[in-house]
Amino acid sequence: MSRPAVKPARRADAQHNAEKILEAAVTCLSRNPDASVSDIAHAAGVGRVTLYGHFPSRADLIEAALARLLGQGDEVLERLDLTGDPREALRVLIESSWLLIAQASAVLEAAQAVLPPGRLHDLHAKPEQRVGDLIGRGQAEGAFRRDLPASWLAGVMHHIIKGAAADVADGRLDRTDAPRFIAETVLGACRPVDEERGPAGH
Amino acid sequence: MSRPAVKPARRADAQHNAEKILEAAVTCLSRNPDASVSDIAHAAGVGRVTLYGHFPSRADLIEAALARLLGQGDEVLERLDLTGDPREALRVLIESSWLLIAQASAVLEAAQAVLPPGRLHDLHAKPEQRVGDLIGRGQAEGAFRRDLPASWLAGVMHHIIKGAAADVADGRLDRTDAPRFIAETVLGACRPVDEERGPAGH
DNA sequence: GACAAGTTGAACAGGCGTGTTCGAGTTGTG
DNA sequence: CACAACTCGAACACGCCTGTTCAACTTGTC
Repeated sequence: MSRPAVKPARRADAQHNAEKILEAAVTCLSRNPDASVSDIAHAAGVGRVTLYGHFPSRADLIEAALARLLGQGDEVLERLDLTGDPREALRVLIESSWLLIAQASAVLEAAQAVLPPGRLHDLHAKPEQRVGDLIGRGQAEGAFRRDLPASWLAGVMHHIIKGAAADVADGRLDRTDAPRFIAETVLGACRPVDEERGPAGH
Repeated sequence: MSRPAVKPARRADAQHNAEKILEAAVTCLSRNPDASVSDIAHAAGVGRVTLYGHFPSRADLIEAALARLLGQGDEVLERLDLTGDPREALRVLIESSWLLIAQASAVLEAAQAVLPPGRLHDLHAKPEQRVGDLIGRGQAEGAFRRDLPASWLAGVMHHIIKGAAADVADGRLDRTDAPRFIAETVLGACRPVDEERGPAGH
């Protein structure tokens, strides 16, 4: 290999700016999925033209931000041990990545408006799968209720996380309370129901 | 009273069109909170100018649509008997008005962008109160868990309903399954936790 | 049937967001 | 130091949305 890699020799400064822009995009789009390019550039402390220098279009920027976020999420989930008690595993999962999930959901919503649906599915299929698998295992082991599909329960978790993040953003919920509330509620929703609640358990 | 009422003698035709517009606004804004006036007018089978003839501005239209929706909701809740077992009452409430709540939430989201925050609170304070009271009573009677605030549980219900509506709209959930899934999940989330799960019940 | 009420499309002005170009200035890097 | 990489603001064209006016047309109502 004469060339060790495709190295356009990007200046360190530029690299740093690109990072700042992506971070700003995540925070802005989390607050408002319709945030304009000007907003994001301003939040990143960067001129609008500079932003376009790094990302050809708003759609590309959103896709990059989403990919970065999902990458981080996958990384976090990767080093988590989800093989123990499903209840405990789900609690750990929620408490360690609820914020990431909330941000990803928000950016995903923004992406939905500008990216082809197929492209979206490809990006967040992997992390989605991980959650689905965990809940499915919990059902199989009897730790979670079986009268509702795992996909529905996974969706419920997402909706609650998203809602909690919105509550935090609007000041209706304390940020430090959020993870406990979410985990407690989701686990409650997944708990099995004892149909026969008479004195004689089978 | 010489004049029986302030009767501008609106033509029956116009009245009917105004209704069509409001209905179209609800369906359009439910699908996309950023729906344009053109979209709504077209969905109502009406010219854009006609719409402006009925509602001075987009904001007024949204406010009218929201008010109509909340009025319907309040009406439904009014004739419901919510005094019995809180669990049963909550199930009845959900199954009879989940769609209305979902639509109202969507329109409310649209309204959030164009209406002053105070005006919003006034409009949906009453129905909100009803749900909060029911959950609070359930907690007091020991039917619902007390380790989470009633306002949080009410919010969770909203988030799940909203999410379920989105799932239905996107084809991820069968419309006929929705009410059962929602009620079952919300009731599960509200169920009290038995901290001491040893063999010796109290 | 006659008249007013209502509807309609075309066309306009103003605002906002997206991408693009340009020229000048700044700063990292060899 | 010197050059290329990078940044920046101004300004432009384009498209979409809002709200308004106007002149013709249709339709309800008395």
